[in-house]
This record gives sequence, C-alpha cells and structure tokens, in this order.
Amino acid sequence: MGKLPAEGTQARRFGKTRSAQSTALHEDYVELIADLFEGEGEARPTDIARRLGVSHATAIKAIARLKRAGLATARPYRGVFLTQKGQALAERVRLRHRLVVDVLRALGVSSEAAEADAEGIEHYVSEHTLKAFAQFLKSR
Amino acid sequence: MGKLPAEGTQARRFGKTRSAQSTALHEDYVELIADLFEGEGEARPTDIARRLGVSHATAIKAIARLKRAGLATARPYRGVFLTQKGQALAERVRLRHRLVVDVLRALGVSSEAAEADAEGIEHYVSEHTLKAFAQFLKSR
DNA sequence: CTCATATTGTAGCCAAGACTACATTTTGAC
DNA sequence: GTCAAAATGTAGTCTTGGCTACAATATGAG
Repeated sequence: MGKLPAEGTQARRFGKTRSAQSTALHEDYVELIADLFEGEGEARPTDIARRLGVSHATAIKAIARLKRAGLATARPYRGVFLTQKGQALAERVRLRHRLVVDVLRALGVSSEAAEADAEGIEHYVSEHTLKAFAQFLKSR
Repeated sequence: MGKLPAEGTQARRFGKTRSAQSTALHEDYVELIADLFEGEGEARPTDIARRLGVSHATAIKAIARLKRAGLATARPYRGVFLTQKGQALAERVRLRHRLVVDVLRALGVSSEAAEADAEGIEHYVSEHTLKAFAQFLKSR
C-alpha cells in the first residue's frame, strides 16, 4: 500500500478503485452464499461455482480466501457457512444491490439490464452516493 | 472463457462482470493517456504511474499490455501514443464517464463523490443503461 | 563534453483469480 | 454392504496487476 496519489497538475479521479477491486469478489461470494442458504437451506461449493459460472476448484479456493478473511467457515464435505461478519456483509451488500437496481429502474433502465449492471456497479457505490440514492427514491 | 452460466434454479445476475474486469484497467490507462496528451502534449510512463498511484514499473507493464491489445504504441524512451483503436476507446470512455458523473450529480451526489464513484462505476454501465442515462438527463 | 540526476526499462517476486487434471469422500442404488 | 457416480478437495499452471531492486538511457548544469 502507501504512496497515495497526491496528484500533480490537474487533480483528478483514480485512487480508491485499486484496492476496492479485491473486495468485490468477496462481496459476490458472500451475497451468493446468503442467497443459497435462503433458497436451498445450504451452500455447497458446486452450487456456488455453477451460479458464479466458474469451476468448482475456483470456488473452493475463493471460499478458502473467505475463511482467511473471517467471512465464512467450512468443514470438508460439510458445506459453507457465513460467520457473523459474513452475514453482516451479506446484508449490507443485499441492501445496496437492491438500492442500485431500484435507482437504475427509476432512471428508465430495464429490469434485466438493471440487474445485470448493478452486479458490477454496486461494488463501487460509496456510502455517500448510497444515501443520495435512497434520498432520490424517497422523494419522487 | 467458455462455460456460460446457464443458471439452474433461480436464474440471477452474475456472468458478464467476470470478463469485464480485465477491460477496466485498459480503459483507465487509455483514458488517462488521452488526458495527458491534451494537458501536457505527451504521455510519459512516470506521469501515468503518478496519476494512477502505482509504481512506474507497474505502469510500464500495463503499457506493454496495451500494446499487445493494439491500443497503444510506444518506442523506448519516447513516450506512449494511442492507436486509432485506442483513441476511439478513449473517446467512448470519456463520454461515458461524463454521463455517469452527470447522472450521479443529478441524483444529488456531490461533485467529489460523483467523480470518485464514477471512476469505478463507469466500467460496468452497459450501452442500454447508458442510453437510459442520456434520456434521463435530457428529459428533466 | 562530462557527469549527476531523472526517466525509463528489466528482472524477479508475490497474491489473486482462473483453469485442468487428478485424488479423495460421500451418497444413493442396488 | 458394495460400489459407481457425484461432490469435494488438492496440485500444478497461467495471466494479471502489483511491488522492489537494479540496469540502462537521456537530459541538463556546469
């Protein structure tokens, strides 16, 4: 880390994005695991992999990273579970996702496109912007 | 590549995002190089690195990837130039960036947050959504 | 014209995220 | 209860994007 921009001539964007990238995948996995729990009652690596469109090996490695990050627990052949921290993250992610989708739809984006785009967009919406979104939806 | 989702039970989001990830950095670099050209008349690796907040070595490697992707050319110690393809991409990216920022601001997001968030968001806004954004801005 | 300094380039390392191929467990049919 | 099939896990490889450390080239003072 370290070495913040400090911008020379024409201060501009860039900066945050870089480190945020890492978080996005965690968020996707956690969100999906919470989802599977609700729908299926359990979250198995194979289902996770299928839903994310990756190989099961990839999913398992990602789950290992979730464990390292303290977001999930998993015993061999016994499925994946979210820790409290993981569940909290899942909840936040879910609210944010819904908010982004709602805003997009309010702007005239089709439901399908809204869902699809939100999946990418949601990871980059700051708290500030999130609040503005909520405000906008309320007052219109 | 290959192996598209095909979704089992409750078809949901995910899918596109994965491959789009790779494009985002290319877009950032191309956008910045175009920027530097306008502002400084040239795009040097060190400036690029400073503006992106990465080491110059990282920037140089990224530039090599841009060259491989046919977006830029660069002769040793002679700066970086965008190909036609690179310039076209830069233009598209710039328009999109502006549109995203304008929409965010229209929704009540502060200029600073709009600029910052747009940097991440813009890479995930589809053509469809872009059109909706333009429409929204026009008709209000 | 020389030489210190700044810029640029190269090499080697690392972690993440993805894959395929192979090994191990579980599970369910029989 | 056995055994094949499905699920899960492990190992090894690749690319990307990042870093530091070191080498090479330009540039500008003098």
